Amino acid sequence: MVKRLDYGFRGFQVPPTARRHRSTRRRVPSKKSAEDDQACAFELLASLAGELLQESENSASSNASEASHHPSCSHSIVEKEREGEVKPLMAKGNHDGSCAESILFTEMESQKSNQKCLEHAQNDCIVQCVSVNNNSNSECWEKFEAGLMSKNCKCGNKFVHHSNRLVEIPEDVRESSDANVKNGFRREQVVSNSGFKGLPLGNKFCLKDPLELSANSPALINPNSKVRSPFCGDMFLNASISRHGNNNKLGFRDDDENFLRYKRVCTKSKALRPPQRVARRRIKQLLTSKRGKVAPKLKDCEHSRTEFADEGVKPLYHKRKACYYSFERSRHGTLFKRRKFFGRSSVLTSDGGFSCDSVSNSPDKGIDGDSSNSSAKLQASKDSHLKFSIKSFRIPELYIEVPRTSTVASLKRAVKEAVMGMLRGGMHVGVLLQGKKVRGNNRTLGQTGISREENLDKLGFVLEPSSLQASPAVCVGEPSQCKTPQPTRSPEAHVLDSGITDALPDSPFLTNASNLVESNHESTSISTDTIVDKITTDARALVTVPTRSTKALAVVPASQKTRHSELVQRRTRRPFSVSEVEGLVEAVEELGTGRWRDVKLRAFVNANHRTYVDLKDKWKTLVHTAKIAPQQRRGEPVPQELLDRVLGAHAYWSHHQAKQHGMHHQAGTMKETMLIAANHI
DNA sequence: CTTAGGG
DNA sequence: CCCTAAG
Repeated sequence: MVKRLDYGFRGFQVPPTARRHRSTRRRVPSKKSAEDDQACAFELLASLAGELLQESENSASSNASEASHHPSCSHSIVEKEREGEVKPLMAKGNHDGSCAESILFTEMESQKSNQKCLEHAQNDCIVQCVSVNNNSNSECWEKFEAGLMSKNCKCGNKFVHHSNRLVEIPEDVRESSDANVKNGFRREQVVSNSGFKGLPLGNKFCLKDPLELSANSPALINPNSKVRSPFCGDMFLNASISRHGNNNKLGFRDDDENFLRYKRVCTKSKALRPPQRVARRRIKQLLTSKRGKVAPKLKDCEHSRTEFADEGVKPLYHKRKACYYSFERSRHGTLFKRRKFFGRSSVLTSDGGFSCDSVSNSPDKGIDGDSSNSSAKLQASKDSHLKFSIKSFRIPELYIEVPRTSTVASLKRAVKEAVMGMLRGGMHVGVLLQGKKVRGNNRTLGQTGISREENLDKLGFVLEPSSLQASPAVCVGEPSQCKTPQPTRSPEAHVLDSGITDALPDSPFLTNASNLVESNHESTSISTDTIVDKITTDARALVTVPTRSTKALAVVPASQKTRHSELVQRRTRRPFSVSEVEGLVEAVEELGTGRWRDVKLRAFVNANHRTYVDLKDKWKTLVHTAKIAPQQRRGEPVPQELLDRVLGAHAYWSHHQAKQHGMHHQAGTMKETMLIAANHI
């Protein structure tokens, strides 16, 4: 059920915002000049990323010399700018709140304040953030624009932009060798819809599987990040995800200060172009349309998410009266489907809702006895990161009712269904500190006290069903005992299904807590740390299911007799009885094989569990059955006589499709024809 | 929603 | 039975 989530928001088509004129952009009033610098640095970096993409494209077509001279790069960049195709994003004025920016911004916070220049190194995708004396940002920028930077920049921190990752490269790692590839990069044309894997930016570098990278890196979860939510997601997000250390590094780095190495790739494959374009566009979009405040808050991200989520959302589809809904495959590749359950177990939450007090996170070491629902352990590392180890969540209380005669399997299923149903309903994650709920999603962990040493062991997370109506009721026993479920969905469910839910600003999943979890999730991939690994495992499950399922959750009031929860299980199999077959055959003989709805109406009006699709399918199998040797048939044997009729009707209607229209009500037509045919024989 | 087909 | 593209 829980599949890996791919945060590949293909719908990220954020309309780019018009950039301010550079002159305007330049004077971005900022409270802190330092921040300004950072912002600038960030933007430079970002813009470079875009430039690089563009540049690489150019290089591809023009055998630009890749060697020792940077000029080519700078030049191209400059040119681009001139053409207006690509403009430096640098002075993009106020950061009005884009996730991307915020992320980077944050990332850059501790960066050396003097990163003044960004260098586009040769033809590899490396951007160097150089610390140059006392140049001001503007100066640097100007240099940059003038294409003069490259040479002046002493190597500082390099940022390799690959796909959606920005990797920091240590100063001492200037050039790469193939040998370095194994250390984290590999050339690849990325892709995957997964945000994690990287957007199809097609740049030249690609971080290896995050897991590989994390081999030596204790993944640190940075709870401070407000922009970690995958929903904000895109390249920058990923970059931040991989952040380690002091919260001011952009990219991956292992603990030992052994930065990831990179491989320089000069070859520009044409094949990479399209992705590059995409990448560029995304970069631009992110940078231009997602401006946020300097210190964007979660909300911003949420909104951003909204924008993103819009696209690609397909209208829901109601299946016939019946009983199940199908959900489109999510962009994440995870398919969630719901069906009406005709099962036999009944699951209800105690009060029609779910208790909210029950989640627990188990700390990798014990928990404090204080918070009953806290088994989360938080530990502060030397740096500013906080690690959250959430081993498990206790699900809210559920009531499951099954007949004594139920099998163990059915009980298991009932439990599973209850749980799944609950999850599908969507979950809110609450953060508890000493048993008390932490309010204020936009507050930092520091502000809430969560990061305080003395509170590290008093932290807990709770899962709260997002909907009171979410309690699923599973009816165990004969379907007839259960009211026929109504295929109706609440508006909410609909929204959820559409996938827009994720984007809802108020979505419970967008709480800080949620993000924390997400963070864990993301961190997972870059960590091999056992603890973290576990965390992630749990976190992932929690995040994944709820997130996706949010959409899937049909809000089903347990107390309402008319509704049943939809389960993920397939409908229970209900072999057609001979009499049903007979009725079907008869109806088909009369109506033909293209009017299943009519067939149902005629012969299965009261059989709510038989949809016209079922009838159609049954007919299909009947035809098949009739054609095969009796020994090969399985299940309850169907009288040969019926099978013969099936064959006859099948043959007849196969040749009279054209006539079906006008013969609908001419009962006997087929029979007569068959009779005639029979007589001939 | 229905059909028609493939899975 | 499920899932879906088409209509």
